[in-house]
Amino acid sequence: MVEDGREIPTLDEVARVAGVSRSTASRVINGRTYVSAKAREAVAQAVTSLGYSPNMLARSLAMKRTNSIALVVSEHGDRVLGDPFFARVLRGVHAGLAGSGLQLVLLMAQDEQDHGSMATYLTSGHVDGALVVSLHGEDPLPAQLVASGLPVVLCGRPLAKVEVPYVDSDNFNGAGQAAQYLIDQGRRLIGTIAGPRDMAVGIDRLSGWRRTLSMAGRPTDAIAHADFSLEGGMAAMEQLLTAFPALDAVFVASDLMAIGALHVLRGRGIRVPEDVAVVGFDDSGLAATSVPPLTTVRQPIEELGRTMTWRLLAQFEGDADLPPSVLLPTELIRRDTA
Amino acid sequence: MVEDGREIPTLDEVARVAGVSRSTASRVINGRTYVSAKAREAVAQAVTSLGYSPNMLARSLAMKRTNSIALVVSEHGDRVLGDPFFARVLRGVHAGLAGSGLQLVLLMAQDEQDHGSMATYLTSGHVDGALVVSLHGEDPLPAQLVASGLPVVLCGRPLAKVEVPYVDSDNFNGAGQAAQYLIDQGRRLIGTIAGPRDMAVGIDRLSGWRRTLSMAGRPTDAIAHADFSLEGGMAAMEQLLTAFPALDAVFVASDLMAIGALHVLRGRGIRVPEDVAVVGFDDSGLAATSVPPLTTVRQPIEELGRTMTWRLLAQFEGDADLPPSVLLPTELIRRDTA
DNA sequence: CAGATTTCTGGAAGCGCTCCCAGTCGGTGT
DNA sequence: ACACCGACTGGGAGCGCTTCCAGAAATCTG
Repeated sequence: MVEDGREIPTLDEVARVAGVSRSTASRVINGRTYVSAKAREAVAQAVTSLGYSPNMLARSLAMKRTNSIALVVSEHGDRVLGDPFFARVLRGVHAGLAGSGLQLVLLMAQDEQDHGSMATYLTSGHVDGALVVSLHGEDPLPAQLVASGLPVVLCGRPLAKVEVPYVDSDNFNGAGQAAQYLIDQGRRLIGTIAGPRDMAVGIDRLSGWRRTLSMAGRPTDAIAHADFSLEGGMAAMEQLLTAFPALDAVFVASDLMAIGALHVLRGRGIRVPEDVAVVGFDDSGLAATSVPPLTTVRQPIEELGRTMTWRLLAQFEGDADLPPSVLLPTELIRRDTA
Repeated sequence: MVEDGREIPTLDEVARVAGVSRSTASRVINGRTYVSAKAREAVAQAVTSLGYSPNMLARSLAMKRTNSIALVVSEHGDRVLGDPFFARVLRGVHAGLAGSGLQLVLLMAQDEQDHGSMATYLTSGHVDGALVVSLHGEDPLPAQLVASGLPVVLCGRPLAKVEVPYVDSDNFNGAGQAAQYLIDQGRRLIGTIAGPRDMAVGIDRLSGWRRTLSMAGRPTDAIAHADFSLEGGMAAMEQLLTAFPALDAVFVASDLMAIGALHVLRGRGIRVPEDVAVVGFDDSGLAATSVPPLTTVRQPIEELGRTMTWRLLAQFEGDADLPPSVLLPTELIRRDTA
């Protein structure tokens, strides 16, 4: 590193200039009690005249607390940075951190097997806790971190059987809401385009749909799986239409797939919602601007980030009876497709 | 904080278990020379058996180097997180950091006057350097940071007269390219929808356009300013059309504004590109998908992030003759509007 | 006014690491 | 045999801060 410019003042210098001991200087800087007004004044003076600001590193080392938390994305960074979902979570986290005095360290995998170095970084005292966004199903990272004693909160229900607190949208009941709504609208044969079988969101939304239908005595066999992509949604819709010609409603596990379904429906000259009703999930930007505007289940994504942060901070405080995990309520947004 | 689980092992313990001194243990952990094979082996053993990982805080304190840099956004976080420009810069920075062993700390203003606390954080030894994305014109932060001796690289040419290295797209020549292209296409009266007068991008793109036209002996008075918004672009287009009915080409300083202009043109029944040619700037996602697809000047945004990072790292290395700042070349992307 | 508090203060021991320095030990050269 | 040099090692002094502890000064008891 090049010439660093001026020397940066230390607590010792402040103390010397103020004519007090380092202890006393430290006390006034940290606003502690048992300091005379005179000493307080002198130190304050010295601080401003020297332009002193405490070295956080040293402070952290002494206090064993870093005042920063990590937002960990175990996926490769490039894939996730363009994702609006992630941007909204990040925004929520940022909002949740406001006023806490904590800093956010962003940690994204660089290579595919970067997990080792991430784990090392996280467990070696750099941060006080971690928020983990783990889109992938089988991620060993959360378990590792918890095992090392680092406070961790996950984004989304983990598939693995680990004791890690998480925050998630209430996918189960959200899907239920959608199904119930379709039933209430008098729909007779209600199908679903579900997500992958190996992702918690896919599983939960499917079982929510299934529960509500079967409790209403309806058949629950009109299921097609897809991968949350537009093309996947289209293919699944074709499939469903072929297998169940009488289908008059479909709950689609994501807005993007729902839009794919809409394409197929229009392509076949099937009217929405007259002939087939469509309900999506997410209420992403796409839903409001699609044609026709999509009826969908809104999940509160910013809220998710904010809640994760709150949960982690609460854990720092040592709040006794903290819910192990929290589910955020969803809301059915009525637009034109159902 | 709650019970932290197991005690985390220190270098001292490793040394004790390996039966060597702390110095020796440190040597093998840092892969330094002058260590006997036996000692090396013993320490390696101890490390794995104890699950030791060095405390970065302590290391940083001793070495006066933190191995992390900050990406600073002086704008309020909420405004910037949805911005695809920022996401792409971030992605570039992330890519640029790959393999460097440096961590990224994300710093965004929380309140409006959060600058003070950001400056404090940055100058108090938390990071080795800072990448500052300062969309606002008159931002005092860069100057403060540089004054404190922290290596800094800016994103975008600063308006203020400060000696801070920056990386920017070559807005001046990019706008020139667009203007030249329109001239070459045989356009006679070429206008521009320029950005705000108080933003460097606005100024540079305007003067690039102006330079090229005036060197070709063309008039440079068909100018309308707008604020980079869709609505602003629409209003400016109206204005231009009214003031210069003979206008047959327009260079618009951003894709979003260009799309606004397109709306207006279509609304008036003016054919694009037959009657009026339109060239945008950015090549954001919008450009390719607009109807008709927008001819535009591509600026390499990821590259911008990557270059900022490279510039900062080079500064760490103490590279002697580093360019004070670097301009990234732009490229004209021909589509259907010109 | 002696004695018990209650402020206030500085010394010193850490936090976990790096790195300089003085030293030990074998093996060369003459 | 001597000095000498290179590989190796451990002691110890920091890095800049917090915090415990014991002692000094000021204040309060009856």
